[in-house]
Amino acid sequence: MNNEKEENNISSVFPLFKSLTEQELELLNSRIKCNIYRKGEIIYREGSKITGCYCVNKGIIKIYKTGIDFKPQIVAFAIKGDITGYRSVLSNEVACTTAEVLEEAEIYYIPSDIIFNLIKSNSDFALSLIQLTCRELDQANIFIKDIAQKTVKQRLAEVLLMLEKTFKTDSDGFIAVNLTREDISSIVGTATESVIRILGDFKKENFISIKGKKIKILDKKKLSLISDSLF
Amino acid sequence: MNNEKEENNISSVFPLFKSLTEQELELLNSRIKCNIYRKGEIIYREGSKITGCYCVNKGIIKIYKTGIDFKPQIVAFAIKGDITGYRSVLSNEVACTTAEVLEEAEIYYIPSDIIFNLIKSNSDFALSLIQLTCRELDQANIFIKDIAQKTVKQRLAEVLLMLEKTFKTDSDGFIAVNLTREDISSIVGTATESVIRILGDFKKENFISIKGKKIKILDKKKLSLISDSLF
DNA sequence: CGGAACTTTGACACGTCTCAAATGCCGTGG
DNA sequence: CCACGGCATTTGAGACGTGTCAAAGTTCCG
Repeated sequence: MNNEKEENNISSVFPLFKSLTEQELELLNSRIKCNIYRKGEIIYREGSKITGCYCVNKGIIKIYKTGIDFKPQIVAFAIKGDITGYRSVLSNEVACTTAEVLEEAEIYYIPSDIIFNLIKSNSDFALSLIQLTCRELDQANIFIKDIAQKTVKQRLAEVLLMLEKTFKTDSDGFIAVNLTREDISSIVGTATESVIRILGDFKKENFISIKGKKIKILDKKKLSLISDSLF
Repeated sequence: MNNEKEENNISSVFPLFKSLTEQELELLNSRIKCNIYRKGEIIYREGSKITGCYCVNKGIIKIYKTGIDFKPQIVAFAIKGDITGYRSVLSNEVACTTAEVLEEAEIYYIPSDIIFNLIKSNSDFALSLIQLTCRELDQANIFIKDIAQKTVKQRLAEVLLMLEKTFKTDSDGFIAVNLTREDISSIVGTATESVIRILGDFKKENFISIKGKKIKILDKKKLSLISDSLF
């Protein structure tokens, strides 16, 4: 189970672990558990106790907070190479978000004591972890500024660009993720109907094309201009 | 300058440094610089390079991102015991926010190499730093959810409660900070006029009282109910 | 094939923003 | 000490964006 191939895999897929020594990688591998999750499954739920963190090797996870009337607010996605749940582990608090599988996922579980030990034994690892949280914090602050100051149309344009950047495109140029209109609305922070209407506008103006849930960006420049309100 | 009293001071005012050894504290003290900033002064500006981080010993700092048409979006305050600028230092990037003095401030400056060395030499310090960023990250995510889902009235109620909790009250019960209506609007993420109107509503309903810039919360319970939209 | 979930469309109401103008407040300089 | 100018606050009117509700159409999946 802890063969050479898999060891290489962990540190190559997850940049966070690239500073680990061979011994540390060995220990990590000996304690890692791999699980497959189906679409719709909950990996951990807001308010529940977390005993380790989750490294996504395959699939797509949406991470959200539950808001008014149980309306979810998506705050992040996790895909191959991303690590989630570490925040609650490190601050020893219950999970502050829910992680739900959007596309069948293969996920490594790392018990929290391993994380703490790595922080103690390897300062480069600690630094990487700090830098990771700092990056996420900046992302969050940017999002706050946007959501507070931009119109729904601007935010939707921005979200579409973000989605393409995050999930890349398939062979036909469509963004490689299946999100419901409701999902999109709970990223943008708006009503589902508003998303639908504005997507319709974008389509009419040939900024995007739509095939069912799939969206293809045709005019990245125009969407950028809209999102930055420079048009 | 580096007398015993000041050494004790640093670690007692800033919880982040409580795990430092005597030698580390001594080194820290030998490199720290203390500055006084007047109201309106900029400590660092978004987009500029940062060479160290700032520990607030006195005064009030507002931290904001610049948005559309240069409209600022306040993302945090820093008061006695808070540390700011460390994010940009750690991620080796230009400042992603601007820090501006609201009330005359006394601020310790710590060169970035000290921070990096402490992370290397003291894993408890590294862990504290990680936990600090994690807490801030969670705060940011909560704010995203609120700003996306709540009405302006709900958000303003919440912000008033936050302000009282952060800055406490003076002897007359007024929140101990001077913010312009514009400042408040750029926390809430709305127009200045909306803030004024809704503050007027709150006053009319006796949830708050107003004397110039100063605000006193009269009915914390009602404001909580409004903010949680449970009324 | 059937039912549930998702998407789309329309009408309408309401919240919020913008613009404009009046008033109030405060520090500066005469 | 007062007058002035500039900035902050307040109020009003109107336009616009966005949310809500209801209903019909569509897709998905067992």
